[in-house]
Amino acid sequence: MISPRVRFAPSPTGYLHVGGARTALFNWLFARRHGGVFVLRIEDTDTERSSDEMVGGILDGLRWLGLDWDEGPGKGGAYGPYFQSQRIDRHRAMAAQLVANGSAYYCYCTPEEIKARRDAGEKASGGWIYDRTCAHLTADEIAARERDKRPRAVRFRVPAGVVRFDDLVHGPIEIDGATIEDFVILRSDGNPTYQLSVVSDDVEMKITHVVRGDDHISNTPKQILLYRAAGAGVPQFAHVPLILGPDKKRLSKRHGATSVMEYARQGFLPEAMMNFLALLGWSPGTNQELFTRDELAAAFTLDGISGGNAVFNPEKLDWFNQQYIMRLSPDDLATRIKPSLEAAGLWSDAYLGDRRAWFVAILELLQPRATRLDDFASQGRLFFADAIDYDPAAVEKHLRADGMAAHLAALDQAFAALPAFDAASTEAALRSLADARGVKAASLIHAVRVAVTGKTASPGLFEVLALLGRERVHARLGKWGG
RNA sequence: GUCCCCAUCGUCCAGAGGCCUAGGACGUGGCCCUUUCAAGGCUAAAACACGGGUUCGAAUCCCGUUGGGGACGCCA
Repeated sequence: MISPRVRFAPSPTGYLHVGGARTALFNWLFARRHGGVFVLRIEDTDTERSSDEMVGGILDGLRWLGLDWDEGPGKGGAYGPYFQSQRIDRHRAMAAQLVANGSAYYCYCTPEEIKARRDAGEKASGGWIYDRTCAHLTADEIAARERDKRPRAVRFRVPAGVVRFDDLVHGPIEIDGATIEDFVILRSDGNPTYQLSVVSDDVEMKITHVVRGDDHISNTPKQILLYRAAGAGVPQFAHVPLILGPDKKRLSKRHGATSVMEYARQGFLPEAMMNFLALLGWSPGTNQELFTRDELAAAFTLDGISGGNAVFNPEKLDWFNQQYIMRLSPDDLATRIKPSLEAAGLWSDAYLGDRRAWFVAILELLQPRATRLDDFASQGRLFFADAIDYDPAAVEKHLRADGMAAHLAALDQAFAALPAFDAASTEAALRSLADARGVKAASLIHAVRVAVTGKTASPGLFEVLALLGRERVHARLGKWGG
Protein backbone atom coordinates (compact mmCIF):
# COMPACT_ATOMS: atom_id res chain seq x y z
CA MET A 1 0.00 0.00 0.00
CA ILE A 2 1.34 3.40 -0.91
CA SER A 3 1.25 6.02 1.79
CA PRO A 4 -2.38 6.15 2.86
CA ARG A 5 -3.85 9.35 4.26
CA VAL A 6 -6.35 8.87 7.04
CA ARG A 7 -8.08 11.31 9.33
CA PHE A 8 -9.73 11.53 12.69
CA ALA A 9 -12.45 14.14 12.53
CA PRO A 10 -14.09 14.72 15.90
CA SER A 11 -16.54 17.44 16.66
CA PRO A 12 -15.28 19.33 19.70
CA THR A 13 -17.48 18.23 22.54
CA GLY A 14 -14.97 19.21 25.17
CA TYR A 15 -13.50 15.82 25.81
CA LEU A 16 -12.34 12.72 24.00
CA HIS A 17 -14.53 9.77 24.84
CA VAL A 18 -13.34 6.18 24.69
CA GLY A 19 -15.20 5.43 21.47
CA GLY A 20 -13.61 8.35 19.71
CA ALA A 21 -10.27 7.46 21.21
CA ARG A 22 -10.45 3.98 19.77
CA THR A 23 -11.41 5.31 16.35
CA ALA A 24 -8.51 7.72 16.52
CA LEU A 25 -6.23 4.89 17.63
CA PHE A 26 -7.23 2.68 14.71
CA ASN A 27 -6.59 5.52 12.29
CA TRP A 28 -3.27 6.26 13.90
CA LEU A 29 -2.21 2.62 13.91
CA PHE A 30 -3.19 2.23 10.29
CA ALA A 31 -1.18 5.28 9.28
CA ARG A 32 1.84 4.20 11.30
CA ARG A 33 1.62 0.65 10.01
CA HIS A 34 1.75 1.72 6.40
CA GLY A 35 3.95 4.75 6.69
CA GLY A 36 0.98 6.97 5.94
CA VAL A 37 -0.27 10.29 7.20
CA PHE A 38 -2.58 10.78 10.16
CA VAL A 39 -4.63 13.94 9.78
CA LEU A 40 -6.56 15.57 12.59
CA ARG A 41 -9.46 17.70 11.46
CA ILE A 42 -11.81 19.43 13.86
CA GLU A 43 -15.42 19.41 12.72
CA ASP A 44 -16.51 22.53 14.51
CA THR A 45 -19.31 23.59 12.21
CA ASP A 46 -21.90 23.06 14.90
CA THR A 47 -21.88 26.78 15.59
CA GLU A 48 -23.54 26.43 18.99
CA ARG A 49 -21.03 24.42 20.94
CA SER A 50 -17.52 24.95 19.76
CA SER A 51 -14.80 26.81 21.54
CA ASP A 52 -11.06 26.68 21.83
CA GLU A 53 -11.54 25.13 25.22
CA MET A 54 -13.53 22.25 23.83
CA VAL A 55 -11.04 21.67 21.06
CA GLY A 56 -8.37 21.61 23.75
CA GLY A 57 -10.18 18.80 25.51
CA ILE A 58 -9.94 16.62 22.44
CA LEU A 59 -6.29 17.44 21.83
CA ASP A 60 -5.42 16.69 25.46
CA GLY A 61 -6.95 13.25 25.18
CA LEU A 62 -5.07 12.46 21.99
CA ARG A 63 -1.79 13.73 23.38
CA TRP A 64 -2.23 11.76 26.57
CA LEU A 65 -2.67 8.58 24.57
CA GLY A 66 0.32 9.50 22.47
CA LEU A 67 -1.62 9.68 19.21
CA ASP A 68 0.43 12.30 17.45
CA TRP A 69 -1.00 13.72 14.28
CA ASP A 70 1.02 14.58 11.20
CA GLU A 71 -1.28 17.33 9.98
CA GLY A 72 -3.80 19.33 11.94
CA PRO A 73 -4.22 21.92 14.69
CA GLY A 74 -0.92 23.26 15.96
CA LYS A 75 0.88 21.27 13.34
CA GLY A 76 -0.20 22.68 10.03
CA GLY A 77 0.13 20.80 6.78
CA ALA A 78 -0.30 21.24 3.08
CA TYR A 79 -4.04 20.67 3.09
CA GLY A 80 -5.24 23.09 5.75
CA PRO A 81 -7.01 24.73 7.31
CA TYR A 82 -7.81 21.86 9.63
CA PHE A 83 -10.81 23.44 11.26
CA GLN A 84 -13.90 22.69 9.27
CA SER A 85 -15.44 26.03 10.12
CA GLN A 86 -12.67 27.69 8.10
CA ARG A 87 -13.42 25.67 5.02
CA ILE A 88 -16.99 26.74 4.40
CA ASP A 89 -16.17 28.61 1.21
CA ARG A 90 -14.87 25.40 -0.29
CA HIS A 91 -18.00 23.57 0.77
CA ARG A 92 -20.15 26.23 -0.87
CA ALA A 93 -18.09 25.98 -4.02
CA MET A 94 -18.72 22.28 -4.16
CA ALA A 95 -22.45 22.83 -3.69
CA ALA A 96 -22.39 25.34 -6.56
CA GLN A 97 -20.53 22.86 -8.73
CA LEU A 98 -23.14 20.20 -8.04
CA VAL A 99 -25.99 22.55 -8.84
CA ALA A 100 -24.24 23.58 -12.03
CA ASN A 101 -23.77 20.04 -13.25
CA GLY A 102 -27.32 19.08 -12.40
CA SER A 103 -26.48 16.80 -9.46
CA ALA A 104 -28.22 19.09 -7.03
CA TYR A 105 -31.11 21.54 -7.10
CA TYR A 106 -32.55 24.40 -5.15
CA CYS A 107 -35.31 23.57 -2.73
CA TYR A 108 -37.70 26.28 -1.61
CA CYS A 109 -39.64 24.17 0.86
CA THR A 110 -39.28 25.60 4.34
CA PRO A 111 -38.21 23.40 7.25
CA GLU A 112 -41.66 23.91 8.72
CA GLU A 113 -43.36 22.64 5.57
CA ILE A 114 -41.06 19.67 5.44
CA LYS A 115 -41.66 18.82 9.03
CA ALA A 116 -45.43 18.92 8.54
CA ARG A 117 -45.24 16.65 5.52
CA ARG A 118 -42.80 14.34 7.27
CA ASP A 119 -45.01 14.02 10.32
CA ALA A 120 -48.05 13.33 8.17
CA GLY A 121 -46.18 10.81 6.09
CA GLU A 122 -44.81 9.00 9.07
CA LYS A 123 -48.21 8.87 10.63
CA ALA A 124 -49.78 7.48 7.49
CA SER A 125 -47.21 4.94 6.34
CA GLY A 126 -44.56 4.84 9.01
CA GLY A 127 -41.91 6.45 6.87
CA TRP A 128 -41.35 9.45 4.68
CA ILE A 129 -38.58 10.78 2.53
CA TYR A 130 -38.54 14.13 0.79
CA ASP A 131 -41.11 14.09 -2.01
CA ARG A 132 -38.92 16.00 -4.48
CA THR A 133 -41.41 18.80 -4.84
CA CYS A 134 -38.70 21.21 -5.85
CA ALA A 135 -36.93 18.80 -8.12
CA HIS A 136 -39.84 19.06 -10.51
CA LEU A 137 -40.35 22.80 -10.52
CA THR A 138 -40.82 24.41 -13.93
CA ALA A 139 -38.69 27.34 -14.98
CA ASP A 140 -41.63 29.68 -14.33
CA GLU A 141 -42.21 28.30 -10.87
CA ILE A 142 -38.57 28.73 -10.02
CA ALA A 143 -38.58 32.26 -11.35
CA ALA A 144 -41.62 33.07 -9.23
CA ARG A 145 -39.95 31.79 -6.06
CA GLU A 146 -36.77 33.67 -6.80
CA ARG A 147 -38.81 36.84 -7.38
CA ASP A 148 -40.42 36.34 -3.96
CA LYS A 149 -36.94 36.00 -2.53
CA ARG A 150 -37.87 32.72 -0.91
CA PRO A 151 -35.02 31.14 1.02
CA ARG A 152 -33.56 28.20 -0.81
CA ALA A 153 -31.57 25.23 0.32
CA VAL A 154 -29.61 22.96 -1.97
CA ARG A 155 -30.62 19.34 -2.17
CA PHE A 156 -28.71 16.53 -3.74
CA ARG A 157 -30.56 14.65 -6.46
CA VAL A 158 -30.15 11.01 -5.44
CA PRO A 159 -29.95 8.91 -8.59
CA ALA A 160 -31.91 5.71 -8.96
CA GLY A 161 -29.97 2.50 -8.50
CA VAL A 162 -28.10 0.60 -5.87
CA VAL A 163 -24.98 2.02 -4.25
CA ARG A 164 -22.35 -0.58 -3.47
CA PHE A 165 -19.09 -0.37 -1.63
CA ASP A 166 -16.61 -2.77 -0.19
CA ASP A 167 -16.21 -2.01 3.45
CA LEU A 168 -12.80 -3.01 4.74
CA VAL A 169 -14.25 -4.49 7.90
CA HIS A 170 -17.76 -5.49 6.83
CA GLY A 171 -17.21 -6.58 3.28
CA PRO A 172 -19.64 -5.68 0.50
CA ILE A 173 -22.52 -3.44 1.52
CA GLU A 174 -25.26 -2.23 -0.75
CA ILE A 175 -28.07 0.19 -0.27
CA ASP A 176 -30.87 0.99 -2.66
CA GLY A 177 -30.88 4.64 -3.69
CA ALA A 178 -34.65 4.55 -3.52
CA THR A 179 -34.42 4.46 0.26
CA ILE A 180 -32.28 7.58 0.39
CA GLU A 181 -33.95 10.93 0.25
CA ASP A 182 -32.71 13.96 -1.62
CA PHE A 183 -30.74 15.26 1.34
CA VAL A 184 -29.86 18.87 1.96
CA ILE A 185 -26.23 19.73 1.33
CA LEU A 186 -26.44 23.50 1.75
CA ARG A 187 -28.84 25.05 4.23
CA SER A 188 -31.01 27.99 3.33
CA ASP A 189 -28.70 30.16 5.43
CA GLY A 190 -25.87 29.23 3.10
CA ASN A 191 -24.10 26.89 5.46
CA PRO A 192 -23.07 23.41 4.42
CA THR A 193 -24.37 20.30 6.12
CA TYR A 194 -22.19 17.54 7.45
CA GLN A 195 -22.58 15.34 4.37
CA LEU A 196 -21.20 18.04 2.12
CA SER A 197 -18.46 19.18 4.47
CA VAL A 198 -16.94 15.77 5.09
CA VAL A 199 -16.87 14.87 1.47
CA SER A 200 -15.47 18.22 0.40
CA ASP A 201 -12.80 18.12 3.09
CA ASP A 202 -11.90 14.49 2.55
CA VAL A 203 -11.55 15.10 -1.17
CA GLU A 204 -9.36 18.14 -0.71
CA MET A 205 -7.29 16.56 2.02
CA LYS A 206 -6.74 13.59 -0.28
CA ILE A 207 -8.00 11.12 2.27
CA THR A 208 -7.56 7.58 0.98
CA HIS A 209 -9.15 5.58 3.79
CA VAL A 210 -12.07 6.65 5.91
CA VAL A 211 -11.90 4.75 9.19
CA ARG A 212 -14.80 5.76 11.42
CA GLY A 213 -17.63 4.51 13.60
CA ASP A 214 -20.19 2.01 12.46
CA ASP A 215 -22.89 4.61 12.94
CA HIS A 216 -21.73 6.22 9.71
CA ILE A 217 -22.52 3.26 7.50
CA SER A 218 -25.85 4.75 6.55
CA ASN A 219 -24.16 8.03 5.60
CA THR A 220 -21.70 6.32 3.36
CA PRO A 221 -23.88 5.82 0.27
CA LYS A 222 -24.86 9.48 0.36
CA GLN A 223 -21.26 10.47 0.53
CA ILE A 224 -20.23 8.10 -2.23
CA LEU A 225 -22.86 9.70 -4.44
CA LEU A 226 -21.40 13.08 -3.60
CA TYR A 227 -17.88 11.98 -4.50
CA ARG A 228 -19.09 10.68 -7.82
CA ALA A 229 -21.15 13.74 -8.62
CA ALA A 230 -18.14 15.92 -7.91
CA GLY A 231 -16.01 13.79 -10.17
CA ALA A 232 -13.75 12.83 -7.30
CA GLY A 233 -12.24 9.48 -6.48
CA VAL A 234 -14.02 7.54 -3.75
CA PRO A 235 -11.87 6.53 -0.77
CA GLN A 236 -11.95 3.15 0.89
CA PHE A 237 -14.16 2.81 3.94
CA ALA A 238 -13.64 0.88 7.14
CA HIS A 239 -16.48 1.07 9.63
CA VAL A 240 -15.47 0.23 13.14
CA PRO A 241 -18.13 -1.28 15.42
CA LEU A 242 -19.30 0.70 18.40
CA ILE A 243 -18.33 0.32 22.03
CA LEU A 244 -21.23 -0.72 24.24
CA GLY A 245 -21.90 -0.51 27.95
CA PRO A 246 -22.55 -3.63 30.04
CA ASP A 247 -26.24 -3.34 29.16
CA LYS A 248 -25.33 -3.62 25.46
CA LYS A 249 -26.41 -0.05 24.84
CA ARG A 250 -24.11 2.39 23.18
CA LEU A 251 -21.56 3.51 25.76
CA SER A 252 -22.53 6.80 27.35
CA LYS A 253 -22.06 8.88 30.46
CA ARG A 254 -24.56 6.89 32.44
CA HIS A 255 -22.24 3.88 32.21
CA GLY A 256 -19.62 5.78 34.19
CA ALA A 257 -16.48 7.41 32.96
CA THR A 258 -16.39 7.81 29.19
CA SER A 259 -13.82 10.56 28.94
CA VAL A 260 -10.32 9.35 28.31
CA MET A 261 -8.91 12.04 30.57
CA GLU A 262 -11.19 10.85 33.33
CA TYR A 263 -9.29 7.57 33.22
CA ALA A 264 -6.07 9.48 33.34
CA ARG A 265 -7.27 11.16 36.51
CA GLN A 266 -8.23 7.79 37.95
CA GLY A 267 -4.66 6.61 37.70
CA PHE A 268 -4.64 4.70 34.45
CA LEU A 269 -1.55 4.60 32.29
CA PRO A 270 -1.93 5.76 28.69
CA GLU A 271 -0.09 2.70 27.40
CA ALA A 272 -2.50 0.45 29.29
CA MET A 273 -5.46 2.33 27.87
CA MET A 274 -4.05 2.10 24.38
CA ASN A 275 -3.41 -1.63 24.67
CA PHE A 276 -6.87 -2.21 26.08
CA LEU A 277 -8.60 -0.11 23.43
CA ALA A 278 -6.66 -1.76 20.63
CA LEU A 279 -7.81 -5.21 21.69
CA LEU A 280 -11.40 -4.07 22.08
CA GLY A 281 -12.76 -5.16 18.74
CA TRP A 282 -9.46 -5.88 17.10
CA SER A 283 -7.23 -8.94 17.15
CA PRO A 284 -3.79 -9.59 15.75
CA GLY A 285 -4.82 -13.17 15.15
CA THR A 286 -2.43 -14.44 17.80
CA ASN A 287 -2.76 -14.97 21.54
CA GLN A 288 -0.57 -12.04 22.46
CA GLU A 289 -2.25 -9.65 24.90
CA LEU A 290 0.47 -7.21 25.94
CA PHE A 291 1.72 -4.93 23.20
CA THR A 292 4.05 -2.00 23.11
CA ARG A 293 2.89 0.80 20.88
CA ASP A 294 5.42 -0.22 18.24
CA GLU A 295 4.24 -3.79 18.34
CA LEU A 296 0.68 -2.61 17.86
CA ALA A 297 1.67 -0.45 14.92
CA ALA A 298 3.52 -3.36 13.37
CA ALA A 299 0.69 -5.85 13.84
CA PHE A 300 -2.30 -3.68 12.98
CA THR A 301 -4.53 -4.53 10.04
CA LEU A 302 -8.03 -3.32 9.31
CA ASP A 303 -9.31 -6.80 8.59
CA GLY A 304 -8.39 -7.81 12.11
CA ILE A 305 -11.26 -5.62 13.27
CA SER A 306 -14.29 -7.70 14.12
CA GLY A 307 -17.71 -6.88 12.76
CA GLY A 308 -19.72 -6.92 15.94
CA ASN A 309 -20.03 -4.33 18.66
CA ALA A 310 -17.84 -4.70 21.73
CA VAL A 311 -18.76 -4.34 25.38
CA PHE A 312 -16.42 -2.19 27.44
CA ASN A 313 -14.89 -4.36 30.16
CA PRO A 314 -13.50 -2.28 33.06
CA GLU A 315 -12.01 -5.31 34.84
CA LYS A 316 -9.79 -6.04 31.91
CA LEU A 317 -8.69 -2.42 31.75
CA ASP A 318 -7.70 -2.76 35.42
CA TRP A 319 -5.71 -5.85 34.60
CA PHE A 320 -3.84 -4.14 31.79
CA ASN A 321 -3.10 -1.21 34.04
CA GLN A 322 -1.75 -3.47 36.75
CA GLN A 323 0.42 -5.29 34.22
CA TYR A 324 1.85 -2.03 32.96
CA ILE A 325 2.41 -0.62 36.42
CA MET A 326 4.33 -3.75 37.40
CA ARG A 327 6.64 -3.26 34.47
CA LEU A 328 7.45 0.38 35.10
CA SER A 329 11.02 1.27 36.03
CA PRO A 330 11.49 2.96 39.41
CA ASP A 331 12.31 6.29 37.81
CA ASP A 332 9.36 6.17 35.50
CA LEU A 333 7.06 5.10 38.28
CA ALA A 334 8.29 7.82 40.59
CA THR A 335 7.54 10.59 38.14
CA ARG A 336 4.10 9.18 37.41
CA ILE A 337 2.97 8.85 41.02
CA LYS A 338 4.44 12.11 42.20
CA PRO A 339 1.24 14.07 41.47
CA SER A 340 -0.97 11.78 43.48
CA LEU A 341 1.47 11.67 46.39
CA GLU A 342 1.58 15.46 46.32
CA ALA A 343 -2.17 15.63 46.25
CA ALA A 344 -2.27 13.40 49.30
CA GLY A 345 0.34 15.53 51.07
CA LEU A 346 2.78 12.64 51.13
CA TRP A 347 5.46 13.90 48.79
CA SER A 348 8.98 14.95 49.65
CA ASP A 349 11.68 15.95 47.19
CA ALA A 350 14.10 13.86 49.23
CA TYR A 351 12.49 10.80 47.66
CA LEU A 352 14.38 11.65 44.52
CA GLY A 353 17.51 12.62 46.44
CA ASP A 354 18.86 11.36 49.78
CA ARG A 355 16.06 8.93 50.38
CA ARG A 356 15.83 7.61 46.86
CA ALA A 357 16.96 4.05 47.65
CA TRP A 358 14.43 3.84 50.44
CA PHE A 359 11.68 5.29 48.28
CA VAL A 360 12.40 2.92 45.41
CA ALA A 361 12.36 -0.08 47.74
CA ILE A 362 8.87 0.90 48.84
CA LEU A 363 7.69 1.33 45.28
CA GLU A 364 8.96 -2.11 44.37
CA LEU A 365 7.11 -3.57 47.31
CA LEU A 366 3.90 -1.87 46.27
CA GLN A 367 4.21 -2.38 42.53
CA PRO A 368 2.66 -5.84 42.18
CA ARG A 369 -0.12 -4.74 44.52
CA ALA A 370 -1.27 -1.67 42.63
CA THR A 371 -3.87 -1.46 39.93
CA ARG A 372 -4.12 2.34 39.77
CA LEU A 373 -1.45 4.94 40.23
CA ASP A 374 -3.23 6.36 43.28
CA ASP A 375 -2.84 3.03 45.04
CA PHE A 376 0.70 4.11 45.82
CA ALA A 377 -0.64 6.98 47.86
CA SER A 378 -3.20 4.90 49.75
CA GLN A 379 -1.03 1.84 50.25
CA GLY A 380 2.13 3.82 50.78
CA ARG A 381 0.69 6.12 53.42
CA LEU A 382 2.00 3.90 56.22
CA PHE A 383 5.53 4.62 55.02
CA PHE A 384 5.15 8.25 54.06
CA ALA A 385 3.21 9.56 57.06
CA ASP A 386 3.63 9.24 60.80
CA ALA A 387 0.01 8.72 61.67
CA ILE A 388 -1.94 5.74 60.38
CA ASP A 389 -5.54 4.68 60.65
CA TYR A 390 -6.43 1.45 62.38
CA ASP A 391 -9.05 -0.92 61.11
CA PRO A 392 -11.17 -1.52 64.23
CA ALA A 393 -12.06 -5.08 63.28
CA ALA A 394 -8.39 -5.90 62.74
CA VAL A 395 -7.43 -4.39 66.08
CA GLU A 396 -10.13 -6.38 67.81
CA LYS A 397 -9.10 -9.63 66.21
CA HIS A 398 -5.32 -9.49 66.41
CA LEU A 399 -4.31 -7.00 69.09
CA ARG A 400 -6.86 -7.63 71.82
CA ALA A 401 -5.90 -11.28 72.17
CA ASP A 402 -4.83 -12.50 75.60
CA GLY A 403 -1.28 -11.62 76.45
CA MET A 404 -0.64 -9.97 73.15
CA ALA A 405 0.20 -6.61 74.67
CA ALA A 406 2.95 -8.21 76.71
CA HIS A 407 4.28 -10.06 73.70
CA LEU A 408 4.42 -6.85 71.75
CA ALA A 409 6.20 -5.04 74.55
CA ALA A 410 8.77 -7.81 74.70
CA LEU A 411 9.19 -7.72 70.96
CA ASP A 412 9.63 -3.97 71.07
CA GLN A 413 12.51 -4.47 73.49
CA ALA A 414 14.01 -7.25 71.44
CA PHE A 415 13.92 -5.01 68.40
CA ALA A 416 15.65 -2.25 70.35
CA ALA A 417 18.52 -4.58 71.11
CA LEU A 418 19.02 -5.66 67.53
CA PRO A 419 22.40 -4.69 66.02
CA ALA A 420 20.84 -4.29 62.60
CA PHE A 421 17.21 -3.55 61.88
CA ASP A 422 16.69 -5.39 58.64
CA ALA A 423 14.20 -7.98 57.38
CA ALA A 424 16.31 -10.99 58.27
CA SER A 425 17.11 -9.94 61.83
CA THR A 426 13.62 -8.72 62.70
CA GLU A 427 12.23 -11.99 61.43
CA ALA A 428 14.75 -14.03 63.43
CA ALA A 429 14.05 -11.96 66.53
CA LEU A 430 10.31 -12.30 66.18
CA ARG A 431 10.41 -16.02 65.60
CA SER A 432 12.69 -16.80 68.50
CA LEU A 433 10.69 -14.58 70.80
CA ALA A 434 7.48 -16.29 69.72
CA ASP A 435 9.15 -19.57 70.45
CA ALA A 436 10.37 -18.52 73.86
CA ARG A 437 7.00 -17.15 74.91
CA GLY A 438 5.00 -20.02 73.51
CA VAL A 439 3.08 -17.95 70.94
CA LYS A 440 2.55 -18.98 67.37
CA ALA A 441 4.77 -16.90 65.14
CA ALA A 442 1.83 -16.38 62.81
CA SER A 443 -0.36 -14.74 65.43
CA LEU A 444 2.46 -12.49 66.52
CA ILE A 445 3.12 -11.56 62.92
CA HIS A 446 -0.52 -10.74 62.37
CA ALA A 447 -0.60 -8.64 65.49
CA VAL A 448 2.53 -6.76 64.56
CA ARG A 449 1.17 -6.15 61.11
CA VAL A 450 -1.97 -4.56 62.48
CA ALA A 451 0.01 -2.55 65.03
CA VAL A 452 2.37 -1.25 62.41
CA THR A 453 0.16 -0.86 59.32
CA GLY A 454 -3.31 -0.61 60.82
CA LYS A 455 -4.54 -3.31 58.47
CA THR A 456 -4.66 -7.07 58.07
CA ALA A 457 -3.21 -6.93 54.58
CA SER A 458 0.18 -5.55 53.68
CA PRO A 459 3.35 -6.46 51.84
CA GLY A 460 5.65 -8.95 53.58
CA LEU A 461 5.83 -7.84 57.19
CA PHE A 462 9.59 -7.98 57.62
CA GLU A 463 10.22 -5.92 54.51
CA VAL A 464 7.70 -3.45 55.83
CA LEU A 465 9.45 -3.30 59.21
CA ALA A 466 12.83 -2.76 57.62
CA LEU A 467 11.54 0.08 55.47
CA LEU A 468 9.62 1.63 58.30
CA GLY A 469 12.77 1.79 60.36
CA ARG A 470 13.38 1.08 64.00
CA GLU A 471 12.03 4.38 65.36
CA ARG A 472 8.72 4.23 63.60
CA VAL A 473 8.22 0.60 64.43
CA HIS A 474 8.98 1.38 68.04
CA ALA A 475 6.49 4.24 68.04
CA ARG A 476 3.72 2.12 66.57
CA LEU A 477 4.48 -0.93 68.67
CA GLY A 478 4.59 1.23 71.77
CA LYS A 479 0.94 2.09 71.27
CA TRP A 480 -0.09 -1.52 71.79
CA GLY A 481 2.58 -3.10 73.93
CA GLY A 482 2.43 -3.08 77.70
C1' G B 1 -42.15 1.40 10.83
C1' U B 2 -38.16 1.40 6.81
C1' C B 3 -33.07 0.56 5.63
C1' C B 4 -28.31 -1.23 7.19
C1' C B 5 -24.86 -3.94 10.38
C1' C B 6 -23.93 -7.97 13.77
C1' A B 7 -24.51 -13.05 16.16
C1' U B 8 -18.45 -18.55 19.45
C1' C B 9 -17.60 -19.08 27.14
C1' G B 10 -20.46 -13.60 31.74
C1' U B 11 -16.88 -10.12 28.71
C1' C B 12 -12.97 -9.27 24.61
C1' C B 13 -11.08 -12.22 20.86
C1' A B 14 -8.93 -17.02 17.85
C1' G B 15 -11.33 -20.08 14.37
C1' A B 16 -11.35 -18.10 7.01
C1' G B 17 -15.18 -26.85 5.36
C1' G B 18 -11.99 -31.81 7.94
C1' C B 19 -6.10 -29.69 12.44
C1' C B 20 -12.34 -28.51 17.15
C1' U B 21 -12.95 -33.81 22.42
C1' A B 22 -13.70 -25.36 19.89
C1' G B 23 -8.06 -22.18 21.66
C1' G B 24 -6.27 -17.59 24.46
C1' A B 25 -7.20 -13.35 27.80
C1' C B 26 -10.18 -10.78 31.71
C1' G B 27 -13.41 -12.23 35.47
C1' U B 28 -15.01 -16.52 38.70
C1' G B 29 -13.86 -21.36 41.72
C1' G B 30 -9.91 -24.73 43.51
C1' C B 31 -4.78 -26.02 44.46
C1' C B 32 0.50 -24.64 45.05
C1' C B 33 3.79 -20.85 47.07
C1' U B 34 3.07 -18.23 51.82
C1' U B 35 3.17 -14.32 57.94
C1' U B 36 -1.56 -11.53 55.48
C1' C B 37 -2.57 -9.18 50.70
C1' A B 38 -0.88 -9.14 45.93
C1' A B 39 2.22 -11.07 42.09
C1' G B 40 3.48 -15.91 40.00
C1' G B 41 2.52 -21.26 38.75
C1' C B 42 -1.09 -25.19 38.04
C1' U B 43 -6.14 -26.32 37.50
C1' A B 44 -11.70 -26.23 36.97
C1' A B 45 -16.41 -24.53 35.39
C1' A B 46 -18.01 -21.74 31.20
C1' A B 47 -19.83 -20.76 24.35
C1' C B 48 -20.59 -22.20 18.36
C1' A B 49 -28.75 -18.35 19.32
C1' C B 50 -32.56 -21.49 16.67
C1' G B 51 -34.45 -23.96 12.16
C1' G B 52 -33.69 -25.45 7.35
C1' G B 53 -30.45 -26.43 3.39
C1' U B 54 -25.35 -27.30 0.50
C1' U B 55 -21.47 -31.09 1.36
C1' C B 56 -18.71 -37.45 2.38
C1' G B 57 -18.00 -33.69 6.26
C1' A B 58 -20.17 -27.01 8.86
C1' A B 59 -18.64 -22.94 14.40
C1' U B 60 -16.99 -22.05 9.42
C1' C B 61 -20.96 -21.53 2.99
C1' C B 62 -26.49 -20.27 1.66
C1' C B 63 -31.66 -19.13 3.27
C1' G B 64 -35.08 -18.08 7.08
C1' U B 65 -36.40 -17.07 12.26
C1' U B 66 -35.13 -14.86 16.68
C1' G B 67 -32.17 -11.54 19.32
C1' G B 68 -28.95 -7.19 19.69
C1' G B 69 -27.12 -2.66 17.62
C1' G B 70 -27.07 1.52 14.31
C1' A B 71 -29.22 5.03 10.86
C1' C B 72 -33.45 7.35 9.15
C1' G B 73 -32.64 16.14 10.56
C1' C B 74 -31.77 22.61 6.76
C1' C B 75 -26.89 17.85 14.10
C1' A B 76 -22.16 16.16 13.39
